[in-house]
This record gives sequence, structure tokens and C-alpha cells, in this order.
Amino acid sequence: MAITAIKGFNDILPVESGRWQHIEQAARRVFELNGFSEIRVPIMEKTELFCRSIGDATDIVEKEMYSFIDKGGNAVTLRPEGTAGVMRAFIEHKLYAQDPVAKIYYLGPMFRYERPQKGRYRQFHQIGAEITGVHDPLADAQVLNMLVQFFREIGLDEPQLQVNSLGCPECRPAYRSDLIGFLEQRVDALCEDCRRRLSTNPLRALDCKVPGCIAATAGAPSMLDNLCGACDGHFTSVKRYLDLTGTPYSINPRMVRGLDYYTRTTFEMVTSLLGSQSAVAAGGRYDGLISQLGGPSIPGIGFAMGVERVALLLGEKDFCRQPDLFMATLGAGEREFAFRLMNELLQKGLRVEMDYEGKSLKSQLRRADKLGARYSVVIGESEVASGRAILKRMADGVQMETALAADGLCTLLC
RNA sequence: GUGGCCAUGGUGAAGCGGUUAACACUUACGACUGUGACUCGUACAUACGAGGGUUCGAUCCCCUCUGGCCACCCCA
Repeated sequence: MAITAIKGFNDILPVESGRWQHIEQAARRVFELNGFSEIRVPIMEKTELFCRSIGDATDIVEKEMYSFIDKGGNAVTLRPEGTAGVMRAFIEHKLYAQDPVAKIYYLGPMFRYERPQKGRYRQFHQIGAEITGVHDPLADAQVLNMLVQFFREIGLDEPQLQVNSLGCPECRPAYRSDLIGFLEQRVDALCEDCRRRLSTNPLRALDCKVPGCIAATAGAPSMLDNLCGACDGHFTSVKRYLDLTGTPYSINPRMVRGLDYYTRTTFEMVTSLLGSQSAVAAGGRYDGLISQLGGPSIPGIGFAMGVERVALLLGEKDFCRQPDLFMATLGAGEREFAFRLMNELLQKGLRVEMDYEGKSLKSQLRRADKLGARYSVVIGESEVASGRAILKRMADGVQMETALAADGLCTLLC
């Protein structure tokens, strides 16, 4: 048996890479338009970084991390998400010193030891963006607008934006105990998972899909009704700014996030087309994270999207580049002629292909068709001698005479 | 980590105890010795995910492993 890739680790094959590039290029274009710059950070960090940022008790840290001890005895982990590493770099290089307002984006592989499913893999890819240093809800709204703009840009209008507020260290603890109290009174009606959640993550019970739990939590207190004045004002402003720009969204008071560092605004772009992997992008505000990691008290907000999930939504659409011209040749001498001409055209930025192996004319034209070449030209002895040839437009078979010179062909094909 | 379903060539798949392992697509070549797409012809699985077992005999039955899909957990 030949060696195969690791479970949950996938190859992005040539037929799919066009789609990936399309997504990445759109993200770069939109993010840079919005004033974001790329940051490239390592895919491995000290394990402690993730414990401290994501949260020791979260599923990610408890059971999903690729952690090991390196040869120097250091506890290291393949990053399960991007924000922690980006913020570590932000603090380490004191980027806030030159400008506390930083707008940065990143993209690359993340690793989580989970059971693979469609749209969920052990090595997966995220494109994320973060704004630091802005308390104002305008930042929240702008991040959301940019996310929505990205999805428009790549031609997906299906994922819907949902927003929520998780409050802050001022109001969340009180709400949390209220909720626990509420749930404890109905513990008999809750499913096994939700009973466990009571102690681990009570908010999660609001998101449970078991009918009994949905019924039992129907009258549960909502975080949104229990926000402190500052959080409530913040959330109200976020909504107003979204309305101001006509950004469509809905409020999902039961939306829960898996990372401990979120405060106030949280959001998801959700789709119904990927089964249980409904979130294609998600994020939120993390006002305490930077100081928690040893940096100054600077707020932040950001999101990450799952590239695999976005690619799945784009479906089978073909993003392959088609040649502008395919040159078919009849003999070895003509092949040399074509080879030289092809390279002149390539220099001028035209996509040109030719046969390398002296195949039959029929084979060559079949290949031209298969590659989707816009034009083809047959070069034989007389063409080389006269310097003129018949150019054929493949879509409709229309033929036209042309000089076999780089300049002329270039203007004809551009 | 839990549960269910599944695994035949490059692809989609028939076959379900003894078959030349069907068919279609793809690919290659040809019909057309200088013109693709349509059509037609020819070729292309010592082989049925891997390893064990049952049997005279296993792609087909049983076990284990590996992988995939779906749901849960959780999440991008």
C-alpha cells in the first residue's frame, strides 16, 4: 500500500487550487482596500499561548490540540486558530507603540484534532482579520461590513450575518449565574449534554438542538436583556451602524462562541448548505485578550473564515486559466519555430501552449480544445516560409489570416 | 471521543459465493496521411481499501485495521 496523507489532512489538487486562489485574492483585495496589512506568523507556538488565550477549559484546548514536546523539552502546539499567535506577535513586537490602531490580516493552515467531516478537517485553513485599539463600535461594524463585502465579492450571497453580544466581565458573570439558576430548576428536562454544560458552559445549553432542551430553555433569561449599560450601548451602536450602511443581519441571542476571550460583539456568517458545519466565518470582540497575554490594555475585534467551507460553497465552478493561443505544429523544424514564437508571446504576457512531443495534428487540436484555448494556429512548412498562417477562433471556428509575428498576434489576441 | 452508513479502474458505478468484473465518462490512437468540439472504431481493472478468518472456492460471508460520509460533541 502506498503511503497516504494523514487522516484529516488534504491535498489541494490543481483542479481546486484555482478556486482557492480566487478566494485568497478576493480576501486580499477586499481587506487591503479596507486598510488591512498582512501579517505572517508561525504555525507553531508555545502551548501556553493557546491555554491562556483560548481558555483552558475549552474543547479546543482540552482535547483538540496537536501538542507535543520538542527536542529541547518545550511544550509546543500547532496553532488551532490564528488570533492568539497574531496577538502574541503584536505584543512581542510592540506594534501598538507606533500605532495602537492596527488592522492586520492573516491566512494559513490551522490544526485541530477532531473527527473529520465535510467542511471540517484536522488541517484546515483560515483567513482572518483583526482590528486592535478601537473601543468604538464603529470598528465592530466595519469588520462586519468588510466580511459581508468579501462574500459579495466572491459571488456568494447565501451566508447570512448573525450578531450577538456576550457582555463583558462586568455583566456576564451575573447573567451566567442567573442562567445557571434557571437551568438548575429545570435540570430534569435537560439532556445529558446540557446537564454537563451546566458546569462547563451553561450558555451552550441555549444552543442545544434537543427538543426537550429547546422547550425547557424557551423562557431562559437572555444575555441581551442583561447587558450592563456600557455593553448595551455598544451593541445598540453596532446595530445602528449596520443599519446605516444597509448591511443585512439578524440577531441571534443564543449564539455561543467556543473561545473564552470573546467579549461583547460576536458574530457568524452562517449557511444552511453545509450540514452541521453552518459557520463559514465567525469572530467577535476580545477586549481583554491583549492584556491577558501580557500586553497593554488594548481592545481588539476580528474574525476568521474557513477557506474549505467557502470553497465548498463556491462549488464546482471552474477557475482554471485558459490559454489564449494553442500552436499546433507539423514537424520538428516547425516545432522549433513555434517554440521561439511561443516564448516571445509569453514574454508579452499571453498564455500560449504548444505540443511538446510531435503528436498528430488531430491530437494537438484535441488538446487545444480540451485546454479551452481561445485560438489555435497550425504551423507547417508553408507557414514558416511565408510567415503567415490561419488563426482559428475555437469557439465558433471562424478563421482569419495573420502574420506569424509576436507583435501582430499580440494585438490580435489581446 | 460516541453512534449510524459506506469502501470495486483515473472518475461515476453494475455485479453480492464459482462471471471474459457490465456499462458510461476520462485517457491514448485511428476513421480524416494539414484542422478540435459531434459520430464511429480499437485499447485501457493478475483486479474489487489493507490484513486475517470461514469455504473445495470469496469482490460478494465474519473479524480487525485504515479511510470516507452523516449525526452528536465541538467548531472556521
